[in-house]
Amino acid sequence: MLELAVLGLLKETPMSGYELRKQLGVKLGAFWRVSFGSLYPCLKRLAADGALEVEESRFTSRKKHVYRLTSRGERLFQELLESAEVHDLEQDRFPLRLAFFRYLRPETRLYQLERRRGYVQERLADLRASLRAARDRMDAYTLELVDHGLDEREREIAWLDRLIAAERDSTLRGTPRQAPPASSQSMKELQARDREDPTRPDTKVVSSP
Amino acid sequence: MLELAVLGLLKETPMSGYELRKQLGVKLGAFWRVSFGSLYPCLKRLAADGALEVEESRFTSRKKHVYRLTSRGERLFQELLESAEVHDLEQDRFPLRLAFFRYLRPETRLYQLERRRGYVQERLADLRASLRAARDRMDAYTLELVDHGLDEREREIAWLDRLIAAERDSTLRGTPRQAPPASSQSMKELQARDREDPTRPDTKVVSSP
DNA sequence: GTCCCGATACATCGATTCGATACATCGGGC
DNA sequence: GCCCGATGTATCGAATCGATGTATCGGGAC
Repeated sequence: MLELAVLGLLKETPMSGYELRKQLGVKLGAFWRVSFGSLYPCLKRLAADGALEVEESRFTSRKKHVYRLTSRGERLFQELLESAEVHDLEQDRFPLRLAFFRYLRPETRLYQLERRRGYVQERLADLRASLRAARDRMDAYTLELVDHGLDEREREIAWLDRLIAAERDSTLRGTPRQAPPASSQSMKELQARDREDPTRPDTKVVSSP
Repeated sequence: MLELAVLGLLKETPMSGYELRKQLGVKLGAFWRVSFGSLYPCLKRLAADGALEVEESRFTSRKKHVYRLTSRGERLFQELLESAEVHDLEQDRFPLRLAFFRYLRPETRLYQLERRRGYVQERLADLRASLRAARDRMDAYTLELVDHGLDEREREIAWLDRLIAAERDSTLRGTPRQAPPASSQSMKELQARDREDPTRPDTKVVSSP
């Protein structure tokens, strides 16, 4: 969903297609690459739908189309962000959603994190199944691949679990119906985390300084 | 590169499009998904190029196109497998290549592993750069995302390093010019690995029950 | 000064892939 | 006997990819 990325970035700052791509590279360069071949048609589409306004900038001498989000675009952005179809959870799409997570209501965040967790779990199950079915018929490289994939997915689930726990915690704080004013560690955990290996659920926790 | 996958699977066993997709799901289901919308055109393409032969099977009562690799297809497969363009190293394409790694010459394997390592290292550098540039302007979720990505990539590099080391070792064995008959641990390491967490270079190993 | 390079900027092209869907037939269970 | 789910082939429009073309601007080389 390129549209989501475009709307999300333009929501923060109006800019040109070229600049948009650069910013996208900065924000998600390690997860996502966009080509002009998709970006420009997408901008046109969104502009035609009334989600974006174009302004021919002459501040610089060079011609330049500065795109700005309309209120319609704002609504569209929220809709897209809210939706959690199967495809939106796939490997390269989820990082994009996470990058705009702060615009979602906490309970929606929680829901999407759990959906993603379910998805990763399914892929994990795929791997386990293929191991069970054909471990001995696999060559060394395939085995390494599966093995590494297993590890990667287990780690992602552990990571998601941390996010979910923190989210749940702060959701409680956010809606203090009968919330005990107990642990206020939640969002701080998300904000000022220390760069240490997270405690993996199925791993013995050894020390905590 | 769907073609590579198709050729690689058909090299081992001739089959129909439907079955092909299933096998692909078994082998790489957790990394790759193919739709019939891409598979059937691809099969036609390859058949038109003379890389595949079609046989209308009537062994089963149901109509069925069984595709078989020709020698031309064999050559095409090797060519595709040998190439290591930038795109072939990207996130979802590399697992596919690894699945057919055994068909490559050891030195080509080594070369491709190193290219992949370089690629991942670049993505890692992207992440580190964006951290340096904007760590304080990032919201908690983006930070988590980057952080997790950092960890994931570091682990992949460690994993690749293990594969490279094993490969190098067995390459030496494979071409015993003046090879000292020392450590013969190489391919055994790849074949009969124990399911344990590999020692990560920059992480202290704490316990092993 | 001017010449060339690299960054900025917009655009399009063909090929490929995606995702959905349609439409058959077969085997087996109930 | 009838329906369900697996097996099979096929196509459609839309989205995306990757390459490429074109032009302008700023700035350093000489």
